[in-house]
Amino acid sequence: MITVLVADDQALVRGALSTMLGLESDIEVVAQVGDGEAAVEAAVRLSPDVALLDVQMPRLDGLGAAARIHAERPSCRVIICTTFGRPGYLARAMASGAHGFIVKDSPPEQLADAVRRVASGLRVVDPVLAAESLSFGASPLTDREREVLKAAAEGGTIRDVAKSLRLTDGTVRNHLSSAIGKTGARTRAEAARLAEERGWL
Amino acid sequence: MITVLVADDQALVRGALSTMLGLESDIEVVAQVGDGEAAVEAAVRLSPDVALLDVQMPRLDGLGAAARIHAERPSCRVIICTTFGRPGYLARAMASGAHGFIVKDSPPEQLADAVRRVASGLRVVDPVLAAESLSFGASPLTDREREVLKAAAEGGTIRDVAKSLRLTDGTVRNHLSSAIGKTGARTRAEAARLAEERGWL
DNA sequence: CCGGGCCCCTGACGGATGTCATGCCGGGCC
DNA sequence: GGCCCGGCATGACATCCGTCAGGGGCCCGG
Repeated sequence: MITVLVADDQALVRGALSTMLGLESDIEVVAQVGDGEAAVEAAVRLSPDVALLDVQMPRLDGLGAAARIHAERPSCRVIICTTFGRPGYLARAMASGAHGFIVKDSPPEQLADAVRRVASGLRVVDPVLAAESLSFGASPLTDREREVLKAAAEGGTIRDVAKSLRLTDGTVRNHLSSAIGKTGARTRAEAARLAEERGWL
Repeated sequence: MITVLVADDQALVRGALSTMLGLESDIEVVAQVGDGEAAVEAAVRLSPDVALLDVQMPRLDGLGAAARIHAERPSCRVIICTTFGRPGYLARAMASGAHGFIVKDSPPEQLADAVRRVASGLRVVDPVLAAESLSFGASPLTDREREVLKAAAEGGTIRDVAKSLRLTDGTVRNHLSSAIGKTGARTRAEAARLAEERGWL
């Protein structure tokens, strides 16, 4: 019997996935949680065979939770399951010690299958995404550029960003200019959108 | 026996919701589709009692599909089920003839319940969302302003927007300025974000 | 028919933004 | 130590943007 922890912030989806997995004769869902902190806590306490984590969750996201679970309960294998196939997510998930990565677009049968494969030690990765990930490569953005771009994505003015990061007006403009160049965009809004799509934020 | 059509673009979620609904003794899922056009076609052909539609779908979104189903198969009651509780969505859904509106955050039991209530002629609306919807009110944006703002949300320059809508530079700036004023924002990026959050796009 | 709302355009102004050149500092690396 | 890279900053310059004050055209309701 494979024990599974399901973490997703949307109660309806969380329940539906759990129900579906529970119907499999060799799988048992031992916990359902709605955020990353709770996922880590439950993984440590219950030590399930597999943790199925959504990326978008309150308090601590799936990527961060994967890293902490990997560190505190290495026996628990992690599958990241997300809505968006951002290439950058895949890279970060793997770097966090995840064993599987699937998108919510996949056929339903694939989920139980992925759980079984991962439980047996194999790695499961969406092939389309893997290719995209390689084609885009790692983020060319520097740490500071990422921070600045993230802050600018809110839509505020340069001065707002500068104030929130304790930087000078001009410095923010420099970082943004650099980020715009690296993403191939022409405005900071477009740069933010592109970086987001590629999972660079 | 209540017959249900499930439409959601994410195969995994679609399958999971269908499985969960199918476990109810008085509910039968008669079709699963992945986009709005297919939903309309299936609703007309199979004439289910209830259609459960996600908002975000390719080709035709859930709101548009609701309107067409309501027009072509008035006997089929529609529930809009969405990830985001945008106040504007609720208003548009109701205007499209939907009978129910729930967010994917709701507890799982509520789904089957909503299906039964709607099938029996009642209306089901998330109370939190209803309040928000009333507090924000209808979109103050004019048709053109909405178009311009939507185009500007891509992140391009003013000239890009002007070109794509066959307008003058200055006209676009005027519309944007007006939209910025009405949303209470300070840049077009922020205006786009706020309008999006409120379901005004 | 006249007012008012929306759409489209023009022109101008001040401030915001993107780019570039340049400099200083600190950390890793040969 | 010398070197390169990244972060931070300054200053200057050419645009771009947001705002305002107009004006003309259209359609609808009073």
